[in-house]
Amino acid sequence: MSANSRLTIAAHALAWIGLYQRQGHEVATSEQIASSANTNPVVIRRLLGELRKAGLVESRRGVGAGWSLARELGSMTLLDVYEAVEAGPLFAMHRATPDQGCVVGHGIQPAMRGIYDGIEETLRSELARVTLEDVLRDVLAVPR
Amino acid sequence: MSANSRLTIAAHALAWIGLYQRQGHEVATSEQIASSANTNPVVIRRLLGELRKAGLVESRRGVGAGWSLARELGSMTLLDVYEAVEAGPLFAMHRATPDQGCVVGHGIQPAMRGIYDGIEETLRSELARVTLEDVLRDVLAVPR
DNA sequence: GCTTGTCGTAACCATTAATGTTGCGACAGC
DNA sequence: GCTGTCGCAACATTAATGGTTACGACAAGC
Repeated sequence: MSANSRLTIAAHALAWIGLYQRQGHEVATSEQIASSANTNPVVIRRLLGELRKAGLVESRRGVGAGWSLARELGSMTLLDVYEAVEAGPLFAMHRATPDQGCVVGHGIQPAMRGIYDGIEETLRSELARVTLEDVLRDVLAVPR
Repeated sequence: MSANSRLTIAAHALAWIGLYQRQGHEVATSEQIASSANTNPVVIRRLLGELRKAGLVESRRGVGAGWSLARELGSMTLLDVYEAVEAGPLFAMHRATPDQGCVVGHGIQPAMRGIYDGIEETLRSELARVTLEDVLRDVLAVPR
């Protein structure tokens, strides 16, 4: 599967902002988060932009600008983040339409779609069981 | 998520071979399967080669060559196929190691790995619940 | 109103994975 | 030998992701 770290980086950013705010700061900058995640600030801004569209974070501009949480970490789940940053379905269908004159070619897509839908629903409910509060707790529980 | 149709195409090929054999034929050619899936025979041969390594299909060479099932469709699950054709983990970690001097950077990977492992285990058990026999039945149940 | 720091976003490049395509040797049955 | 098909290498194409640079927009503070 394509090495897709978007969910990981988004969770990292949210945990970072959450912890930083608990330490008394108002906003976190993309520069700071990028430094922690060892990537480029623009990558962080792009990701956080998608989280902002989903209502998970807010941003300020101007001097003293930066990012803050729009909700408590405990009210955000990995499913919220997943839906904000991941585009398509987990499993794709054929690129080109299969031969509709063939019984298998005709029936395979509806059949697989039904199966995949059920599996993705299970995946969603698993993601929905984990809050970002859980993530931050696990992060802080890792021994140094 | 990267549009990855390998599992779909592999299931298509297995269902096709299974049905073809039930119609009294010994082996199916990559050319026939490719025609049904609307792709290139080499793509099918590559995929079936991975399924052969996993012990799901067999191939013959020479005149009258082609592919046949190594086991009953009812004894193969989507998990068998998934493990045969999908390489890496569902969710990837950071490309570059996060800043180990930062609390979040240090703890994020162990934390996410624990969460992801649980989710992937659930995904596996869902895939294991569906046999290729189920897939073929669903395919044939689609109205024309 | 000028300066400053940060976001917002576009543009481009690099890397990687998946897929498609061609070519040709290997093999086995006739 | 001749034929049809696999096995496999090599290369091209496409798409997604991520990294980088650049620059305008914005708002706070002076």
